[in-house]
Amino acid sequence: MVFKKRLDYGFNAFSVSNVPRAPRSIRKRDRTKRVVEDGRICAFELLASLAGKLLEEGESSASSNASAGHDHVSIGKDVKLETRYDDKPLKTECVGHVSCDASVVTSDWTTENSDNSKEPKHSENNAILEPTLTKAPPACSVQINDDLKYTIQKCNVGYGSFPGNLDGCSPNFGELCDGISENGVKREVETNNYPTMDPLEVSMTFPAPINSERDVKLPSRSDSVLNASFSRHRNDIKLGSRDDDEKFSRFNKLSNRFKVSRPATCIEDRRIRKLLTSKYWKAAPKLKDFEDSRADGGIKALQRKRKTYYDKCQYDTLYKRRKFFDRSSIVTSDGRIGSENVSNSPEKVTNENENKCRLVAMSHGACEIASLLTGHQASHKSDDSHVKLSIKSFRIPELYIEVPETATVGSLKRTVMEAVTALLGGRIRVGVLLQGKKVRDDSRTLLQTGISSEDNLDALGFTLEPGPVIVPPPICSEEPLLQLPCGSAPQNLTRSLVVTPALDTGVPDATPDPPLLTNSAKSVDSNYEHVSSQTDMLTDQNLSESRALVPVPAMNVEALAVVPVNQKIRKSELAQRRTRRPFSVSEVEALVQAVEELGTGRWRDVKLRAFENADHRTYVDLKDKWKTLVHTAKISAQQRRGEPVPQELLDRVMAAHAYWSQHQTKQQGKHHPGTLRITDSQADRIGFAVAIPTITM
DNA sequence: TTTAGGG
DNA sequence: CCCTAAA
Repeated sequence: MVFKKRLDYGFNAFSVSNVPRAPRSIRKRDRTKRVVEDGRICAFELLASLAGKLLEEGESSASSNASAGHDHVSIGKDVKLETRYDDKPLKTECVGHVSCDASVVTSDWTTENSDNSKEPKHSENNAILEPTLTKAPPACSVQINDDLKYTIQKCNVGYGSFPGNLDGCSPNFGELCDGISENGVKREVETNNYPTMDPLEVSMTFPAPINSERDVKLPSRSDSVLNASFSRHRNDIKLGSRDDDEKFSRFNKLSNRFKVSRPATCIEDRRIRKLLTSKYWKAAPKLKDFEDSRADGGIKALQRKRKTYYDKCQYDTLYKRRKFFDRSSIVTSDGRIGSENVSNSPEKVTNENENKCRLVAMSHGACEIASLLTGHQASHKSDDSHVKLSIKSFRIPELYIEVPETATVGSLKRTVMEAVTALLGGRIRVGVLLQGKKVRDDSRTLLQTGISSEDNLDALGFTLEPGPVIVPPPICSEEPLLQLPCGSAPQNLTRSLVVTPALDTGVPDATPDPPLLTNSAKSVDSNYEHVSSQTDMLTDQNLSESRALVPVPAMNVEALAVVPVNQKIRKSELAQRRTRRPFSVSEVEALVQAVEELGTGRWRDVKLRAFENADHRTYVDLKDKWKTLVHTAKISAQQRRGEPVPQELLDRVMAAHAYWSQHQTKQQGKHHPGTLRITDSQADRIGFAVAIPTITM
């Protein structure tokens, strides 16, 4: 009786917030549009500035400024790329940077699916196509027409002050190679390049000897927009220390206010997520690749939304990665001329260069490249029936690079790097050479082929050659900064190298065995199951550990070596869980306070009121936290985990919960916020707290 | 975009 | 925390 009375009193005392809920309509909207416009405007501005810069630089050599950007520019102008595949020369020559870029950049390219006979089911899912080789140049032109505009934008955005280049990515390379810079500007550049990648791949044509292909349709609009906005956003971002989420958040707030990129990204993200989780997955494994690539954007969006410091980093990494694989003006010729020396290029690629590349790759988490390029070739047979191989180096396709005589060595290196990157980032397959002969029969066992023989192992070689599958740009793993260089490698490897069996028909008799790109001594014929599981493990590990800021244990080489063709690999990648951030007591206090005032149905307002500066706490988070608090308050202290929440707060939680669950949270708007104070420590044992209003206005 | 809930 | 159906 008494209690009840008091309770009632208390409840009544809860005041409904006097803060009227703002009409959602005016809360936050028009961001999306604004964003888009922003991006465009920005792009144009950049373009304009670029043009101006170009003019200025017209006469003076770009030498004075050693910035990669400049170098890049110069190279871009003169680089001629030529691609040849065996007897079929395919070649692309960029005459006009802009135009060329356009062709390359287009992300919208749509190719009609021509022959995907191998995988009928795909046809059903035409909506999402996987990027594949473009058989004919025509596609390019089409795209160009359609997307020239976009391309330009991208160029602007991406390159900022860099005058149009054939390959938008080059600039980055320089930086990458130098390896160190982490500053926002560089990152920005790198990231920006990402969009061009797909197109490039498309434009780069490897007369794929192979069969099944999928045509891809890449939605580019969103990409471009996304990209643009993103890059723009990036301008405002500075990298901070990982732990400074809060600071970071605040910092970002400024830019966030404008929500430049959020809309697009959010949408994208959502869309992607949906795709990812949708049945398409299962229906069309292939799609995954595609989706993954798309996911990049989505993830970005996602992260952006989260606005956490390192989320941004992730973005950066993502873009970087893309950049990495972005190619542009470089063409590779058939596949396999010693990589050690790029014979046709003006200069040889030196070991130094390789090392540099490796460093770069490592620093950016693109270990795969390094792996591919380095390593020994030594191999030996193990005691058991497994053949263990240690690959020291891969031969890579011939690269034909043309650079002006005035180009600097550094620019040359970058160019080469790009070429290599493009190659690696593109569709490549691994070829096996035994005693100089290419082993084409994938169905043969190592034993049958003689690879198991010690004698032959010495004569065993691997090559990288243009493969039939277009590789979606790898999504970079999160927390690049903290992550160990190789942390993301697994993902990349899997992503970039994933080849579905069906597609993996580059070799005459394709077999279930997917081509493996390995940098390790892993036995060549690993079985699928193993592969997939490994991959999954790796992926997960990567995700979780990196998130936790725990250095990803160097994946053992073996693990990395495996290139799974599995489909379930990605799930984890898509939804990168946010790092767990337990609510502190003070946060709980703030939450309780806000809920007491606002009720339990206005989480957005709660967020605004008590966590506006905590970008990592979304209203959904707050709602969830409240849910758990209520639960926590109901269970015994012994059952509670984590940082103990003061009983006083739990009492308030219970009181507020009881009050608001009894009152429609909805009837807000009239009351004043009051301060509730739980004074009764006896009551809580009984299961409810007594709330005594101390202040009622 | 928010809210409300289930997982 | 994530994911989503609803609103």
